[in-house]
Amino acid sequence: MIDNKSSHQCATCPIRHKTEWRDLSDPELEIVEQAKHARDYETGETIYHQGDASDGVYCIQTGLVGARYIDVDGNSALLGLNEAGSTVGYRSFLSKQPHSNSAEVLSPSFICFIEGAALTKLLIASPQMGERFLQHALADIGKTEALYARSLTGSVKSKFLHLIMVFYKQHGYQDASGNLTVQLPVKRTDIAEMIGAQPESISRLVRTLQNDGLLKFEGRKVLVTDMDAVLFDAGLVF
Amino acid sequence: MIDNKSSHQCATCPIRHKTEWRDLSDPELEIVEQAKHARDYETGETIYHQGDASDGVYCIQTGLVGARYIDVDGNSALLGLNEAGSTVGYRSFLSKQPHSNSAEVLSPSFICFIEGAALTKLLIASPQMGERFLQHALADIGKTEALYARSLTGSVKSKFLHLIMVFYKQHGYQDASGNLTVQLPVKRTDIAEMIGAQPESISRLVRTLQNDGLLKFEGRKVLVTDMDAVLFDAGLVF
DNA sequence: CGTCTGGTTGATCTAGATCAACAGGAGTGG
DNA sequence: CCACTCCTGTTGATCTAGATCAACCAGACG
Repeated sequence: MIDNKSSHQCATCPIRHKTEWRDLSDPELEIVEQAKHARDYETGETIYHQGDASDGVYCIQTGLVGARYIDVDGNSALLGLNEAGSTVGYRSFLSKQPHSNSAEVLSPSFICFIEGAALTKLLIASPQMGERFLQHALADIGKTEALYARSLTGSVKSKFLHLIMVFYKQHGYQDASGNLTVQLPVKRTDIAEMIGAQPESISRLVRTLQNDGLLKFEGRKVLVTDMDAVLFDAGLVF
Repeated sequence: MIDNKSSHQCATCPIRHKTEWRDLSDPELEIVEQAKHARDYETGETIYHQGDASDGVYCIQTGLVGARYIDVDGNSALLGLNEAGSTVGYRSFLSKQPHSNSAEVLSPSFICFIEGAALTKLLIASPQMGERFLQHALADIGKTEALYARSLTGSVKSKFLHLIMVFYKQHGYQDASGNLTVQLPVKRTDIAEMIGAQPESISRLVRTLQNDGLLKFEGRKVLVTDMDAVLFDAGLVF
């Protein structure tokens, strides 16, 4: 593990205000600093594997990390994405259970590992940090539950459109000509794995959505040409 | 709300050792006692509705409670079941968000409501109780995530068999003639809603499973006639 | 009794999976 | 620079799990 902690300091970390460490005091932060191992990850690397024991948590500085679950038959599902500012692997650490899924780097990332021993110390010292983790867990249940409900009742079309709207809420913008635009953060096959479909189905769906005038696809860029119809078909409005 | 607290005391509650209040001191328990409103619920009653604000938590003494989610199109999904000893509604209370699903009584139940104000007090006084809630939340993420992954990749058959094995693990027994037996805790339509299928599909599936000699159905009673095949088709072994 | 609820069955339809081929980069290596 | 392969995505032909629509049945129950 390449440790380049010298170049990155928690105290000056630009995304610290989004993290679980946001309300630590300076001396407490120094504990994190000492227990921190930062390094670059390339696309395709796995941070930890399903079934592994946890020995700390990972704080994403930049990049994109996916949670992938593989069942006994080898079926793979992409359960969610985590971006800069998000802490991953906290659940196994706090529950002392093996990781229930793998954390896979989906785009070049810079990630800090924080040793478990330091966390244990801080959890005692800082109730606010514990509260942050609790709130993180509660939010994660909500997200997963909503996805689960949708997966039980929704069609591939509605799940796909919903996913696009999630991306849109996070990263949507208006381009030079005023079009509502999103950049899809992951490749088509990963999108398929996020909604429990085959890549071929996504391909065909993309074509019909384009023919029906809801969206326009240019590689990973998506123009929303009929927002009302998209929201309706995504099951977001009645 | 019929309050019959006199008949039930937390101090002597037989399922307290399973609950979040298990390691409260006597004076702390008295705070729960004072803030407690217990009553009987009939099948079909709703304890709280999706979208409602939370004002406390519900501790199930006896009976069965389902978490039901209904989307904007009116599609209903049954996200999970909670039995005696389980606390429901804690998530909304802790996150101060509206309930994301409804709690529906699925069989005659006796349930204690505990006022939020008391909980807030206790969370400050008893870090152990906070830890219990944290662990509860972490366990719930794990369960929901596993269900979500399965719903993305599995067939109706595998989800149905898996659900039966879950029931079997909780309540399975050997009957007089030594058959592996489970009692399904909910009706067919609810099973359908738990796996995202139509009741008709379950009906047909039941017949083929019986023909194939995996299971035998007698109303809500299920005899497991070929455990290996069931485990395999449920995706629980390779 | 009639009415309701929960469950079954049949006929048909369709969304989406599966199998198979192919095409356009992007690297890589000679 | 070309040839090669890998990777991602697309398209076509076909198949099937499961939905949908509709009728029906048995027990519970006021």
